[in-house]
Amino acid sequence: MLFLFGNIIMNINMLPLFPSVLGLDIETDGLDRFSAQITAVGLSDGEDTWVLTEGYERLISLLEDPSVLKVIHNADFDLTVLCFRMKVDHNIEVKPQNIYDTLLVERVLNNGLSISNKLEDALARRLGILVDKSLQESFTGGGLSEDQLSYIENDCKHLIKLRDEQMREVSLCGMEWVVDLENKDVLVTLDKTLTGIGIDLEQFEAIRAQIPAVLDQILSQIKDILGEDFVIEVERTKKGEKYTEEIPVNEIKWNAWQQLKPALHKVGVKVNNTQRGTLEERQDQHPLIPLVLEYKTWFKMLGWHWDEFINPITGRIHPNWNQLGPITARFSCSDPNMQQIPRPDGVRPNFRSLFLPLPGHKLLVADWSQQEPRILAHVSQDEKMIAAANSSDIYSAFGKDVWGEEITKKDPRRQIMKIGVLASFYGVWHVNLASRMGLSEKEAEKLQKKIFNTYRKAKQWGDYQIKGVMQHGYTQSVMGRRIYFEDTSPRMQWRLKKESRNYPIQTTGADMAKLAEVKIYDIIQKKNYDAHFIIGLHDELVLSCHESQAKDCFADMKQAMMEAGSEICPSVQFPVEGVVSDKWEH
DNA sequence: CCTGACTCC
DNA sequence: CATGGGAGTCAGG
Repeated sequence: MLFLFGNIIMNINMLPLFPSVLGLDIETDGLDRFSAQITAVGLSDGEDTWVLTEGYERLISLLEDPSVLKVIHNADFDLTVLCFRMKVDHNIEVKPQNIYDTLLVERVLNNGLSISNKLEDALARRLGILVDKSLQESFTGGGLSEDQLSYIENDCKHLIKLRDEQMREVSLCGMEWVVDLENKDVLVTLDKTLTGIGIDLEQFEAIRAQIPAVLDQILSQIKDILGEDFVIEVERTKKGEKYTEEIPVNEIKWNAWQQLKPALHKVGVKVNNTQRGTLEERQDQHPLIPLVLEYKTWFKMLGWHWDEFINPITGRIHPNWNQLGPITARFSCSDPNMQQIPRPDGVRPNFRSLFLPLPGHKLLVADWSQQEPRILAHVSQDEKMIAAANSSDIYSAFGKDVWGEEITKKDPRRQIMKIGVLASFYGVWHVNLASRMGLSEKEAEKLQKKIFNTYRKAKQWGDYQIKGVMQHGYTQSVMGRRIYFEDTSPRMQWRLKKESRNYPIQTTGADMAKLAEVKIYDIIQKKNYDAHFIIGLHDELVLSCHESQAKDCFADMKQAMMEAGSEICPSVQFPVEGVVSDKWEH
């Protein structure tokens, strides 16, 4: 046996009464959380290490014990595998409690810095421990070699000390609240992952089936306009040699900018890019343009294949939620990305309505109204903007402040405020704002000045942000979550100016969403609701709840979101809107 | 494997 | 000097 760092004990019966803190790490035969099998679980109190190679259900009481802190590096992986195996192999629903994730904390501490947060690098950096990665072997075989045992020990033995070192820095940075929030939110992320999302497969296939006919119809209209003999010349390179290829009209791929650009050029429309906005501005210049826009829209839908993500065991989609994806600490999502499912627009089929709650459940959908401008009002402490944020309609109030007249909800100037105010404070150039607001460049410039004059203190706040970054090297959320800037050299100043205004707002929004999630999760446990998290969309939360409890749970959910808002930004109210429905709408 | 374009907030 | 920020996915080349 190896006694490098203490005893490795194979017999679970020798595990004493659980200490108050344990490092935990699992080894699997694969990296896909929903098909991986567990080959070993390591537990360590920092001295001795226990290794299990079977009977993992004996860990359930430990995982669920709120008095034992489980320290895990990337808890999402370990907990998802453990919980999913328990559910599938033993039909037991495990609800882990009291988790500390050293990876999340490492990310919080190094946010914005190009530092590796991998366990081996964190151990080397914080504890001076060099782990011999040559010990890493595949865990697909039967028994465990001594090298493998030593490897498992390495991965869990130092977790407690690593946490101690991390917490020292956390306390120096005043980020206890943020770290606590992230560690609590691990359980919400786990809930989202394990619950997954249902999809109406029949309906999805029905929608897909109608797309080719729509595309064919558009293509024939294009051919009618351009004529059978229309040809484009496309520059190509083959083995370093340039040559021109002729593509006839019925072989042109209209979704490819490399072909669309020369085609537009040939009919006399010159564009720098083939983006939707660019083409929309020139709709009238040639009848080809609206057809191409329609073609792009429908062709894009062919690439959406969410059905391929359905888990064969659960029949549901289990996306990958990244709790610290963006630098601003929002969630990101992949495989598939549930945060980019198109909103219904009356033109495309309603893709959101394909996604379903659990059987017998309703979807609870709620979001904060105008979250970001309200946060801006709070962080800038601009009295006028705070008053607007606390009025019944923030954009009408903006209009009244700027133009000195009552603005109704139907007044077109309300829409201008909706587009213009936040964008202006984030640093959008008036020229780029003009078309979006439906104004000339001069009008936009005048309006922007008027906005800045109306909310002087907010403007000052924006102008001051870059100075703070230059002084401290970081910006932060209201709750003290930091975003570091490594490069503050002169060539970065322009970028810094924009980021230093945007980041504090966005990252405060992320704090708010995570706080609300944790509050709602606690209520669900306390009131024993049959409810689960499904989706987090930055300022929108989606839950699945049994229909018998949906109304009550929804009321609690909205209340928790409102409270989270005013706890973080006390000078502003945060109204929440939403619906209880069979479909994902709102 | 990168870029442009498109989807979301 | 260039001219809001943050993501992921797809097709083309």
